[in-house]
Amino acid sequence: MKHNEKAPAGAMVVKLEMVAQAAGVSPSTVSRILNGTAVVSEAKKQAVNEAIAKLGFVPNPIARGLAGGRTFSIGVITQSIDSPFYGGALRGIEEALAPDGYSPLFVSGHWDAVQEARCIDVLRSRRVDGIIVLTGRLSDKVLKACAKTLPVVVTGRALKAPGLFALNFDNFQGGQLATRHLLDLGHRQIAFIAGDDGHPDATERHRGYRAALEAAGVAYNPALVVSGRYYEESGRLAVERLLDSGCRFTAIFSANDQMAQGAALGLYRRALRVPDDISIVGFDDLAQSAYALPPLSTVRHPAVEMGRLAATAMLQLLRGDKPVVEVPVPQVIARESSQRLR
Amino acid sequence: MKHNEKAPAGAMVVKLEMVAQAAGVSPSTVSRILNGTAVVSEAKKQAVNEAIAKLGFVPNPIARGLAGGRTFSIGVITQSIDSPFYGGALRGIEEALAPDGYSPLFVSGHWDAVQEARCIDVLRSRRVDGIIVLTGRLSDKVLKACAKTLPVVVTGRALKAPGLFALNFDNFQGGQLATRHLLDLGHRQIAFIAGDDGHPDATERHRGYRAALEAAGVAYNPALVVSGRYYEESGRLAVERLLDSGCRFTAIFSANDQMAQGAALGLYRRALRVPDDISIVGFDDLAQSAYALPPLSTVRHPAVEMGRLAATAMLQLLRGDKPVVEVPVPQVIARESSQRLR
DNA sequence: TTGTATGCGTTATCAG
DNA sequence: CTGATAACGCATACAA
Repeated sequence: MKHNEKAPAGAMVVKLEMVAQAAGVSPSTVSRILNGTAVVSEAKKQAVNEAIAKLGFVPNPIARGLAGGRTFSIGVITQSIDSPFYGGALRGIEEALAPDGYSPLFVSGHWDAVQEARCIDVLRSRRVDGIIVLTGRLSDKVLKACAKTLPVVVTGRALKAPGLFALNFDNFQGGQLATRHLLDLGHRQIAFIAGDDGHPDATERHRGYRAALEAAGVAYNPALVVSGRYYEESGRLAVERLLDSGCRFTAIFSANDQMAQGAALGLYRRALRVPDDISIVGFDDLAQSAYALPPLSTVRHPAVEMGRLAATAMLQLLRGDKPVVEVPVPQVIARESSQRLR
Repeated sequence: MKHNEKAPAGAMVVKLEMVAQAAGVSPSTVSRILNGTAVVSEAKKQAVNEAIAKLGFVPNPIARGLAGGRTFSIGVITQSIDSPFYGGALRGIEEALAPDGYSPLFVSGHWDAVQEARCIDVLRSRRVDGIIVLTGRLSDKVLKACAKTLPVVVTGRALKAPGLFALNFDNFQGGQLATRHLLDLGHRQIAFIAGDDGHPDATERHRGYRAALEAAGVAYNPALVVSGRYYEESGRLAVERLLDSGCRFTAIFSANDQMAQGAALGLYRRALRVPDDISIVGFDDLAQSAYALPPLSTVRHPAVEMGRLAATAMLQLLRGDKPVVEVPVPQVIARESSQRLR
């Protein structure tokens, strides 16, 4: 059965014009009331609102988009729609956008600048009112160019440009805190599983690790640094390389929780116990990390909150305001995967 | 800075009309070629395609939606945009829709029939061409009514109606398989952490558990069945209740991986070891479950694949075809959280 | 303050 | 096979 027929008469869609007729005013007046575009007499406003309620009128965003150039939808470029970390951010965005009548349009860039650029095209063709970019690999240049046409909010980098707002989490400090936590527990030989160098946040966490080490008078040892790709498996592989290298270490700081979990499995495979033999600290504080065995010590990176803030900033940009948001600061959550060196 | 100005001249958007002019044909002809609505001479087709390529023309879905009544977007009602299980399904949907030029529009129902109904309104007002409902709490009646206006694909239930296609995973068999796996390992006292009774899939898994037990001549013991709400924490709580009840059991079958992970933590807190003291089998095979400690035995429920199938079915419905899809069968993935009873 | 007329970018319906 | 022309549902100059 095809679905190309118009809706059945019973489910007839009410249009603005019908509201106007029912209220005894012109369509433009109805439109004005809907958008608050101009002052309308209280009497007509009432009549129109009643008509809207009675007829159950819902403005057609499609027509609205064509006519007014606004679609009340915000494009969101995430990297993978099923990422445990970014998933939280998507939820935050969804929550913050809803009260204002905006809908998010999620597209996945898969950590690939080319695909991300294609995402921008898709979003642009769908006439979104703004774009939120969750980290990713797009160059600052592309982002700035994009911001010339549409308001843009981007996370995971520091950047300043007209029409663009960057929401940056302090990954450097986060890296420092995690490392210092291990240092405070008496560890001196701390390995680091780095994220992909393509990520600015990954390099920042790395910098933080190094800075904390040096501040404590511990030499930075490149042999203790291996890089992964932010997935569990790469954490497992990293640990194997570390172990095979013969370098001694008593603790691991992993640039994200997923790799930390993979690292834990790698250790388990070599009959090494966490935290008795090796302490581990992750980064992100995924929901699942509290249920890891042992529960994972980590740096809290509030994804939902970040998403909410990004959306709020976008709403402010749309209103023509300069966004003012307070980015949460990193905080270490000490659970059971890290313990004092014995 | 506001963004209401038209795009700068440089980034001028090419419209269908311009393509027509460049190719020396009428707009209708271009439209026909784009949509394959009618037969067009090969010569003009070439000219038009060249013009499209040269100008980099991209049809405007908004205008398309207004004029043709189709928006090339498919509404997807998921329960929580950051669910580890449904996330995979979203990815599958995204992947399967893309080649045909459709975009998914994700909205979250939060396991609440009222919110889900509101989602339908939002999607309808955005004029989606069809709706995919991932399980949820909507009544069959509402779904059927919805299918009268729009093609609907729903997962997690068996249902037949015109314009509607139900994609049901065999949860009953899955429950059976998991239980039989434990039975085969010699376990006889098998506890079951059930999912919320509101979920049809949860009750099916429960039925499967019971059927497998009885088929093996093991009496179904209600005292060994506790229910959770599909989240980690409820799994932990369930295990505590089980332990506190004093009932003996040597294995646990959890209705999903998330609760299994919570249960594992609960056991850990009581100094019980998995699998040495208690075996655990989950359900879903989340990506993270392969990295749990110990790696979790579970029933594979291929989320990505299910999403892909749902989207494919939707595409077929849209084409006017009767969907034919082969739903994957459950399969137990034996890892290390389950072992032979000693 | 309000109504009229026009346009947004396509598709669909007509003639030809 | 192809080209005019009229919708699609709403917002917005412009006029009143």
